[in-house]
Amino acid sequence: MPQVNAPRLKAGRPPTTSRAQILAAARGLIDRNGWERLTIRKLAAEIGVGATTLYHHVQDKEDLLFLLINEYGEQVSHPGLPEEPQERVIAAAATIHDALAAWPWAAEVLTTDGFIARLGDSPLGLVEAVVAGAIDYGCTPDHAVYVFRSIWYYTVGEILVRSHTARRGGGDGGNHRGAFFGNIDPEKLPHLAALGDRWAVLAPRDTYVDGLRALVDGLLAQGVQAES
Amino acid sequence: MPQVNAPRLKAGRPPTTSRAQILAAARGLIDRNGWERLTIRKLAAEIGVGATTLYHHVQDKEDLLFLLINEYGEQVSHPGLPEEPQERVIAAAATIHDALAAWPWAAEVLTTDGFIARLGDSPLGLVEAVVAGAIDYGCTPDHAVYVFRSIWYYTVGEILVRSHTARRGGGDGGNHRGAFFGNIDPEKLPHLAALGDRWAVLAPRDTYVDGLRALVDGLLAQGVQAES
DNA sequence: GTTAATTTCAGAACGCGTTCGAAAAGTCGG
DNA sequence: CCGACTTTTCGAACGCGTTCTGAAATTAAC
Repeated sequence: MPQVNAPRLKAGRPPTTSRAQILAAARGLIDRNGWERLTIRKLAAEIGVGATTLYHHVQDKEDLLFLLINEYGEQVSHPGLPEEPQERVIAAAATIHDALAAWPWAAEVLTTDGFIARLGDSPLGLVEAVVAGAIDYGCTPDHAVYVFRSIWYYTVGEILVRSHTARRGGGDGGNHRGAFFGNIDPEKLPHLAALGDRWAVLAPRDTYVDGLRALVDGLLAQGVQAES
Repeated sequence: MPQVNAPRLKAGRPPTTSRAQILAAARGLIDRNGWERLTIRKLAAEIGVGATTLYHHVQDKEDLLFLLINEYGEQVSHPGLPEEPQERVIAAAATIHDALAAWPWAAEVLTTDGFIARLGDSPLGLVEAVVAGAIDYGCTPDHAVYVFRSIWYYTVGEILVRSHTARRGGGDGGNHRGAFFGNIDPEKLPHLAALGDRWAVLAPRDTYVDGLRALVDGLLAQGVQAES
């Protein structure tokens, strides 16, 4: 249980390592090698301490990753969002999308256990904007949860497909399993086979926003309809 | 590279283990202990062979899990789906939802790398139905991908939130991080704080279907609009 | 100045997924 | 019957995240 800003009440062995130092080193390693290759042991070696030392400054590896994500989230600027509720939802979601697209590994981490509960105030500010927009539009609180959840997974899914494609495409160039729908029998599943090429296509941002708009339109309309 | 149905051309040491045997034992362990506690070593011990033996019948652990999912997917019955495109999309998605709800760990596995590409023909049949419905409705192929992707993540997200809540609620009863939005400052993020209770609520199936219908309505309309 | 309390550090070890290399156990051509 | 050949099995080992235990280094109390 590391104290973040404890004013040093009693005493103890003076620390040679700080959480900020760990996070900085982790950021460096991730930028250099990718986040899949970040290991606790290598991170400790990079700083020059034993591996177990890190566990006095960070709860576990997942905690470390979420600290990094929150740091990043604080740098994401929220420009003035539109007043009109529906447009505010769309703008906030698109901002989340752009932030995740710029740092795709954050999206991969965020799909794991407990994902959103670990985000701090700053990243959650955009989530707040989405929910607030839905409620201002007239949705019930219950439905606002669905609005956000649907938007969230739509957005994260977009990023995941994109980064997965980039990795598989750049790595081994497609293994024998075939990328996505590569090995589908066109006679059994004609539509999916026809979609094989398009599935992993890197969608331009505009396409994402178009889909998002459709999604928001439908969800918000359903929300107020349920109220009346 | 294990041969699934090789008619025994040459020769070799006769196998004491079969892939079916491994899958059956894995199913038993998962049913008993949950899929998080399934390890290769314990699985091998259950069968009575060395751990490395399994790697001659299965590519790796993820492969094993996908084999199980495909086995399960083959048991999911597709009742006659409606002819009308929009209703067909909704019915197919709801069938996917129900199957995943009955076996939530499949949803957790499916969110990992490469998820859908590893599904076999039978589970993909429902995906085919979703895409076919969208195309019959008049969507462009490009848009049909978005229709499915959005539905997919909406559905999987639903299941994930549900199973995560069940696990955290049943396990340690909520740790100091707070379940989901428990520790949010109501002054900074009022709407999210108000949603704290509702977030992790187990949504009844009807609520899911309502949200799904809204989503499909919006997405399909957007798809044909883009065409004209 | 000595002792107790407290905090940080790190070596050893555990179980995990996975790989390597060698041994075992069959079939086949001669 | 006998050496190639092939396939399966398995012990040893690697790196991983993480925990345990104890040593090191400081301040507080007497």
